[in-house]
Amino acid sequence: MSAIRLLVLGAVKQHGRAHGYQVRNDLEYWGAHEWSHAKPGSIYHALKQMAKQGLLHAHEVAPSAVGGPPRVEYELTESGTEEYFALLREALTTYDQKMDVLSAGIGFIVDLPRKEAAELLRRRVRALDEWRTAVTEYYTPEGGPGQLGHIGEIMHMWVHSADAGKEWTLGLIERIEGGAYVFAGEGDPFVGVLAEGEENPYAT
Amino acid sequence: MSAIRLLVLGAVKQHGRAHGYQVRNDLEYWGAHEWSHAKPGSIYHALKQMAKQGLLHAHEVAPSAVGGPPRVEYELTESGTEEYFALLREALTTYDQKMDVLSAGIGFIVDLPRKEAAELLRRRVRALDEWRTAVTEYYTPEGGPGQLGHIGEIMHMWVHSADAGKEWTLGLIERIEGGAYVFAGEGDPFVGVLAEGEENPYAT
DNA sequence: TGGCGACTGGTCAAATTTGACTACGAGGAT
DNA sequence: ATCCTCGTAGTCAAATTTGACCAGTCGCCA
Repeated sequence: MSAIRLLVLGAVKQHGRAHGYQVRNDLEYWGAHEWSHAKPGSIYHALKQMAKQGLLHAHEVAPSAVGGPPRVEYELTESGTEEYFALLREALTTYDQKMDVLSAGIGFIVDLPRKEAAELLRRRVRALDEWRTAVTEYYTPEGGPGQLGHIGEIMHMWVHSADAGKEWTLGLIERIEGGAYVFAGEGDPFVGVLAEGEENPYAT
Repeated sequence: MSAIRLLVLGAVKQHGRAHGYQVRNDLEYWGAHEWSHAKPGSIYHALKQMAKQGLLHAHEVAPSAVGGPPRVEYELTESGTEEYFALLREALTTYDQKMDVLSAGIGFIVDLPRKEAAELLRRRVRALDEWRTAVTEYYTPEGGPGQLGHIGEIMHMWVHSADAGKEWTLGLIERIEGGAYVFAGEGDPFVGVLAEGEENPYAT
C-alpha cells in the first residue's frame, strides 16, 4: 500500500468536498511533501482512479472561481468511507517499514474511537515483534552468526529499527490511553485543513 | 532512488557475469525479498534498462544449460562500475527514510575502502541531524507546539526514528573503525553469492 | 497598457513496478 | 507411454509514479 490513497481520501473527507488542488495544498500544509512523496501527478491520478472505482463521487466541473482550468470536486461515497477506514486501520497495524504510511495513519488516527486506536497500535507492536523474530531467525542460520560477516549488520539495523519503532508505539499507546487528544465521538474534532482562501503558512 | 538498480549491479558485479535468474536468486539468498520489494519483473526490467543505458554489457543468449528459455548474461561495463559506486555512496550517505536502500548499501559497503566507508557514514549522521532539525522546525511554528494536537505525534515519530538511525550508524562507524570486517584492498573479500549449481538454503 | 512573474489547477508522456502468466525440460508416479 | 509437478528463465499487460509541461488569471510596476 502506498500512502497516497489514504492521504487523499483523508483530505477529501475532512473537507467534505474538495478539488484536487485543495488536496494538494492540504498535503503540503501537513508537511506530507516531506515524508510522503506525494507529487501532483500522483494526487490527481489517485483522485481519478478512486472516482472510477466508486470510492469518490466526482461532481461536475465547476467553472474555476479564481482562474485556471475548471475544477472537479470530489466527495467520499459510502464505499469510499469504508475504504478509508480500512486503509487507516491497515496503516496503523501492519509493519511494512513504510514510515510514510504510518505517518498518514497517525495523521488520521483521531477519526477512530480511542479504544480502537489503542488496540490497533497494540497489534502493531505484535507485528513488530514478529518481524524482529523473523529477521533474527533468518540471519541466524545453522552455522551461527559468525559466518555472516558484514551482512549481519543489515540484521542489526533492522532489529534496531524495530526496537525503536516498538518503543515509540508503546509511548503513543500510553499517551492515548492516558487521555490525550480528541478522538471520534468525543466532541469537536481537531481540524487540520486549510479553509477556502486561507493561505498556507508553510508554502514553499 | 530505488534499491533495485544498486542491488542488481552489485549482484552482477560479485558474479563477474550473471544472468537474470542468478541475480534473482542472490537477492533471495541475501534476504532482500524481505526488505526490498524486488520482484522478478523489476529485476529483469532493471537489467534490460541498464543494458540499454550502457551500464551493463549483454552477452548473446546462451542456450540454457538446464532447461527453460535461453538466457542472457550480463557484465558490468566501465560506466556500470562507476554507476555502481555512485549509487553505493549515495545509499550510504543520504537519509531518505528508505531502509531498503540503506540495507543494500550496507550489503555492499565492503566494496569501498574502510576509510571512505566510515566517512560516508559520518556524512549520513550529518544528514540525519539536518532532517531532525528540519522536522522540529517545521512542526514548531510560531504559536508553539500546543496547537498541533495529535499531529505533533508525527513529528515525534520522525524524531524518534532519526535518533535511532543515528545511534545505529554511530555504532557501525565505531565497529568499522575498530577494525571489523574486510574492506576493499584488505585481502580476500567476503563473497556472498551462490555458486553455479549451489542450492539456496533460504529458498521459499 | 503591456509585460512579467506568481499562483491556480491541472494534463501528459515516459519510466517504473506489480502480479500474473508462459514455455521448456527433468524426474517421478501411474 | 502418459501425466503431473517442480524448478528454471523470463515475458507481458496493467497500474502507478515521476517530472515536466501547459494554459488561464491576477496583481502590479513602470
